[in-house]
Amino acid sequence: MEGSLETEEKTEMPMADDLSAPAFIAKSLGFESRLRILSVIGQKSRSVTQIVEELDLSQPLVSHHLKELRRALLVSVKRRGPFVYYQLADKRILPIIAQLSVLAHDLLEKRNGF
Amino acid sequence: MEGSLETEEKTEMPMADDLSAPAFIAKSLGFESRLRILSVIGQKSRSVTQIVEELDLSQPLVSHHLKELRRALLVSVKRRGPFVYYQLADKRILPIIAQLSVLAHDLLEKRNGF
DNA sequence: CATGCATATCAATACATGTTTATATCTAAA
DNA sequence: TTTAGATATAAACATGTATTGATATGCATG
Repeated sequence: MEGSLETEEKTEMPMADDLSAPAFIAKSLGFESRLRILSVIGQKSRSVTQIVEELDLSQPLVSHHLKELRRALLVSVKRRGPFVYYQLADKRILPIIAQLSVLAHDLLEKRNGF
Repeated sequence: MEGSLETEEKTEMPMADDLSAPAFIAKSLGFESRLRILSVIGQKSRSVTQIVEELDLSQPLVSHHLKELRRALLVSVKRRGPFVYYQLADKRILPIIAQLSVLAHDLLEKRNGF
């Protein structure tokens, strides 16, 4: 038995690959603020206020972005006193973002005739 | 000469500066249809109609997604007769998507207590 | 140049979601 | 239990954009 969700298809599509999950993650990465948040908490966990101060965004806005990143399972939370610390749920997101950065840089370079 | 397409473990973030470009790319990746388009043309270039038939989406919708992927510099175009063939502008996007897929799978697995 | 096919664009709609402002909830401590 | 700070949520608003349907543009062929 396959231990995943209830996706049981018997079509003959060569790529029965379900790309909805990676699409959801990519969508949650599609904002500079969120990439910066991930970059900030990538080194060590930070409280919401620390993130707010570092990124110069409003506190509700940071909370909202954190909520979305949590929905995408990219960050995890632990409470310590009155503070809520956010950290990466999986460090592998960092090299992925780094590769996106390199690729973006190269694509722009190529377009501008480097 | 230094084409390392491998998955790195430790990445000294070369990105902390401007994350708007990778965010833009991530945003353009944030739809299952587009990931499927990239997956389809990743092997060899395809015409719009071929993509339409393979994905079962309307032709204007596919054209729209292709336009967005072109805006993100992820695909390139070449005309041959009445056909317009789309291909990946850079193959490196494929392993990035693959890593996103693996990560998404693992995150879901972990959340469900595997 | 007229016809048919391939693709792109346009107008309209619907929906998702980012952002702000205000307020609520939670926690620790006095 | 009251107070103050930290964080989350709600309501309102704005914006972006995916999707559809209709139509236009481009290209080959007869």
